[in-house]
Amino acid sequence: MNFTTSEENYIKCIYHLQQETGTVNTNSLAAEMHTRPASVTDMLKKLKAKKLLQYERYRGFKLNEAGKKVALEVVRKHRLWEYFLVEVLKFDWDKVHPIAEELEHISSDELVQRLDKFLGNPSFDPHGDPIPDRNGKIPVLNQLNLSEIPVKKTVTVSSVSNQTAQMLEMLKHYKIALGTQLQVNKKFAFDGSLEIKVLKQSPCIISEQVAKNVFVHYEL
Amino acid sequence: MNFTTSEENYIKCIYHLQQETGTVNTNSLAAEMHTRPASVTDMLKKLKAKKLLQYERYRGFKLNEAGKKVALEVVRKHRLWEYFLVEVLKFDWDKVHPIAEELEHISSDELVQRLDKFLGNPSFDPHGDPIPDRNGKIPVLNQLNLSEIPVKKTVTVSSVSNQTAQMLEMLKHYKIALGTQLQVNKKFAFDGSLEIKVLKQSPCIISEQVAKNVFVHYEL
DNA sequence: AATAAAATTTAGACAAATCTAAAAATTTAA
DNA sequence: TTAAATTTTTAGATTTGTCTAAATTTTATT
Repeated sequence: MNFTTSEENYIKCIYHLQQETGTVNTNSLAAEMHTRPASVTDMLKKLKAKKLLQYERYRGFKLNEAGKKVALEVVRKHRLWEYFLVEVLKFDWDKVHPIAEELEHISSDELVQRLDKFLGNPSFDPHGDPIPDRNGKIPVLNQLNLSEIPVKKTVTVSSVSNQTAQMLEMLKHYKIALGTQLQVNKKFAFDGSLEIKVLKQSPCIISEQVAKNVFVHYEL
Repeated sequence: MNFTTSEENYIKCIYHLQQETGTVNTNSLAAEMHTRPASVTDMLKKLKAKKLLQYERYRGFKLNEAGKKVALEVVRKHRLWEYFLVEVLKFDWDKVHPIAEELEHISSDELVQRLDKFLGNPSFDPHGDPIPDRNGKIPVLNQLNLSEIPVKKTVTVSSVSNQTAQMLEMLKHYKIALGTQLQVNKKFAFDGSLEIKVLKQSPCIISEQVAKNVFVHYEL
């Protein structure tokens, strides 16, 4: 089945809302889509006709399995393109969202497969969000503090708890950003400092104080 | 100014037609666009309102300078994406057109600039068609027979006159395809054979008979 | 339980892009 | 140069996605 750009955008939006709330209502979807409740009702009828929704008049609604499958394909494309834009074309990670919003609607399945392969089948996008695989399986994010991970395990930076300018300056110096892949080479018991190896960089030492503020994840 | 996908498709199509015939008429544009003459008239009104056309009722029409600029931007995007699909994602060159038809409408200028840079500012797409630069300048195609080009000049294969299965098998063996870049290392006067160096391949020898059927181009 | 408030849907309209059928302008050709 | 053929345009409809305003249903409150 084929879907319009508008349908795909609604489906994706419903998907994200129902992840948080289980069931979605017309007003919140309208707010999220920057449109009017009446427009939402119109689109819901179309999506119900295409059998993508559990939906009853005046009650809430959510995607059924078919709808979730479509949503995951769009999310997959969005995040793969974001990865491409940042890792290949060297965009700043905070500039890529609107472009990926357009690219995610390109329809070729083979394009997605080849892009995925070219990028090395990445599991997380530059914002740290998981990229569903071609079957719609979402890699589980196992978030840990950098000071706790085993040595030699390749992990991806997913969040930073201390977002002061001083901390960000430090992370920039170490070339650590959201999505950066790194390993811990050694842990020094004396002061809790770590020798880490950032992908494509030389190893360096960071203090326990820094490590405590960096959270990372890896696939199970 | 912004343009819809539909407007861009009409503009591109008018551009290609007027390259051949100087001026374009409603019926031929309708045929080329797989649509009806009445639909063409409707769109022409819009394009005239946006001051992209020289157009008078019942007379022919053509793009003015502003219209040509838009056309060249779309052509540039189309051909850069085709290059990307073939050279980076390893699509067969005969499969990329419909995908590039979608990608060419992605609007970000920065995306095009970065893509162009990433690809190494290519001058010709995988079909041998010239890629306009960011100012709309089209590289001049200087087509010559492979047997006639100076040694050590990097050239791009643009056409093959003998398209028999035997010839294509041979070219495939040598890893020569449309768009392949190569140099002639030596010319042997004895039998007219050539030692050529295909980009990323080891040098090899081809007969004068093969060379006579391969046409190449390079920028002036 | 009755009423007020909030959420949702219906009804009717509009813009973009398309279509068919018919009218108008232009070109061709007898 | 007038009639026929061709080309182009207009008129009016259709589809998709959107909107506003009003009506309806559900939920909350007194």
